Amino acid sequence: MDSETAREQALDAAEKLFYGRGIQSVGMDDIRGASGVSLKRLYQLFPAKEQLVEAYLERRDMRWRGLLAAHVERHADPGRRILAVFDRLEEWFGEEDFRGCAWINSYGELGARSERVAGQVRSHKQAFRDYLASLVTAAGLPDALTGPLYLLAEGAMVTAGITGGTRPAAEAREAARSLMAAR
Amino acid sequence: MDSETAREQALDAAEKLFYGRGIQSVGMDDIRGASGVSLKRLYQLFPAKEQLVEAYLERRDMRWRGLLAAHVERHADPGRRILAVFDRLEEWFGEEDFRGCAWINSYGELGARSERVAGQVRSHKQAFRDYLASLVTAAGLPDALTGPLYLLAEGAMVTAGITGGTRPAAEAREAARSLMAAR
DNA sequence: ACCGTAGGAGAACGCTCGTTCTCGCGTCAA
DNA sequence: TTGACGCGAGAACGAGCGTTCTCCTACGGT
Repeated sequence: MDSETAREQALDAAEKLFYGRGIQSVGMDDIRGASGVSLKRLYQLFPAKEQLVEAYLERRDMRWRGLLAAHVERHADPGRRILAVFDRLEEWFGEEDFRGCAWINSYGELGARSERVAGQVRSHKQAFRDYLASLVTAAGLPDALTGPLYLLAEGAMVTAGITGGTRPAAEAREAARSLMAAR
Repeated sequence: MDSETAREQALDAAEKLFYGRGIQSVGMDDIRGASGVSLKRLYQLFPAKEQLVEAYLERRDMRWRGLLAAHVERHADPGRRILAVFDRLEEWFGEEDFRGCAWINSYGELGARSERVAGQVRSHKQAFRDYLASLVTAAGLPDALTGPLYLLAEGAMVTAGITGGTRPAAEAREAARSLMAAR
């Protein structure tokens, strides 16, 4: 097995376990068992657990934002594109293994102790907010709408994580529609 | 020192440390050091760490909801009372040691492993949502407004926790005002 | 004064887990 | 063929921590 595939398999296992059970309750040995990558190899690829955690969050950030953008780009109408963000949340919340927002959860777990993880969470959220802002601008809506839309999305993520179900996404989308109409 | 004060001091220390540094990174010995309550006493009062955690969340839930209600009750106008919820959030976010919502953080840390903690978080959030619903009803506004207002509040909490600052509360309040006016 | 008990300080125990080490095997260059 | 090397399996090491135990002191009732 070459290094590249070992790295991918390690990250696949790490993502599944870290996201599903939390970071601190998953040991390096669990990753080894789930990935088939030996401990020696794991430590060659990621010199410490913290670096595996960072790589997990970074790769997931790329994919998450990519999937969001892909969903939005199916629509041409600028106003519809904003609502498509909430459609994407709804789809995400409905996934079999959905367990809340990985970054919000990681922040609760490690934000107080790992400045690097905290920084990654802030970057991810800032990027999401910036993306929303670009959609608002493209729709010719006032900048001031970005904050409320962002808060609705975050509220939906945290609520769906805690209570389960896709309803928070639908509620957020209707509220977003209402706010957009009010201007 | 009698049992009642020992219990209060233990809970005071637990709250300060659990909230400030996360639950898993605080050991029972840290609680002993910060509270002056011996390990023997601690284990008489709380047979296991998990029970101390539960007591911490429960006592904080009582106080948090009490402070919110006190803030809301300063106002007579039913519509103003809804906005006062966001005023309270703003005040909270501005506190020196604010580090996000204790329940959201705890859920990220322990929600996947402790069903009891997860249940306490769900209860707390449900109680908050119910309270908002009662304010919406009292103001003669449609029930459908409760969900969006709740999501705005949750989004503000999670965002203030991650990025710091009181701005999310102000943004949420303005969005709430706009949603209330749209009906 | 004397004993029984409660409580404090802190050592001790057992387990988990991040990280490293040992050993043995297969591979490939010379 | 041989020897150096890479790698996997898993033992080993060391730290942290939840929980319990030991020992000693103080005090209250007789």
